[in-house]
Amino acid sequence: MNNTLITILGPTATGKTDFAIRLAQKINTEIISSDSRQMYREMKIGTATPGKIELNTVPHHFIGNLSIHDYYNASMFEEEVLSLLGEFFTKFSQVIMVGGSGMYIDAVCEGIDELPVVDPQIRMKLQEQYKKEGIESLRIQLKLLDPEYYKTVDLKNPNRILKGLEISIMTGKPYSSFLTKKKKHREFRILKIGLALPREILYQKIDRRVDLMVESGLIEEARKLYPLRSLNALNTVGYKELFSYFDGDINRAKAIELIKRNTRHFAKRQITWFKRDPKINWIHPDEFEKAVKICQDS
RNA sequence: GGUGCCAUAGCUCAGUUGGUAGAGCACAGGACUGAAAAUCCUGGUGUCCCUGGUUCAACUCCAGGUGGCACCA
Repeated sequence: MNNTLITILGPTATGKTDFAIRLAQKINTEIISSDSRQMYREMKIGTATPGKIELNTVPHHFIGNLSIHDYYNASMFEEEVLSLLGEFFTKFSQVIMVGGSGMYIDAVCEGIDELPVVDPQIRMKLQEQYKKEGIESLRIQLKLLDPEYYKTVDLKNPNRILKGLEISIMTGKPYSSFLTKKKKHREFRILKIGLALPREILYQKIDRRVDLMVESGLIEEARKLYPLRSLNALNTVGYKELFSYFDGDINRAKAIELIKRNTRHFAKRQITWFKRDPKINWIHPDEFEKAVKICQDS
């Protein structure tokens, strides 16, 4: 069993895309994207999706494979990637996965518990309840339906409480009874390479990239999606700020400034997520040869 | 040149009837098993412009200086 999934990760704007393409060419393999937003074909500019030239250089998977109208989650990603890897490992001994969506990466590498798909009706009802009656009403209900989960959940985070309630109501069993917290065994080895930059440099790169996105037509892209703004996929940095601009709440310059700031916040959250994974081999994006060596030694 | 106002955190500003100071944003740290580029939690980071004076004690009061703004010449 020498098959290896090489996972390239790190915060946004560190140059993961180019790095992965170079590496894929070097070791002659294909690329799986682990980016939860580059999957949406309508959101190319704002998510820094690789362009045609890049996609033609090395075959990519999970890029533009979804519409913003589609429902998708980390568990579905786990399943699809595993199935694809089963096929790939008959052709390649090493496959590259690249992206910055921590939970999606973990779902593939460590697995995620099986949960039933939630009926959209139940979700909508609960969201109505949250809007009308506030978070306290959700807490009371959760304490009743899943006292176990109630003890450990962040009671200030509506999304977490809503998730627990959705599953508990849907199945008639407490949400916590589905959680095993057990890591799943994989039939391949996993090698994690993290790209890291000093904070100051990272922030400069983010600012520059946002300006580039605007030059490449981000505003026009967002304008087209504006009527669909309520879709979850569009609750994304780079789009939500422009929607506020279209609403007339802020001006164009302010929107661009906010995109930069919110991208910085996003990068920080990614860094925090990755920090707790001791298996990541951190390198500077310029240290390509070091990565090659890590791959050969593995 | 004269008069007036201002000078406090990275920024915008509050405040202390004299006991070394606090908001928003920025920024930093963290949580996170299904919509995750989402959602949520925590933290003040300071030569209070400078130099003297008064005082047990000055960021606060007084004088001078420096810088900024406004008005008058």
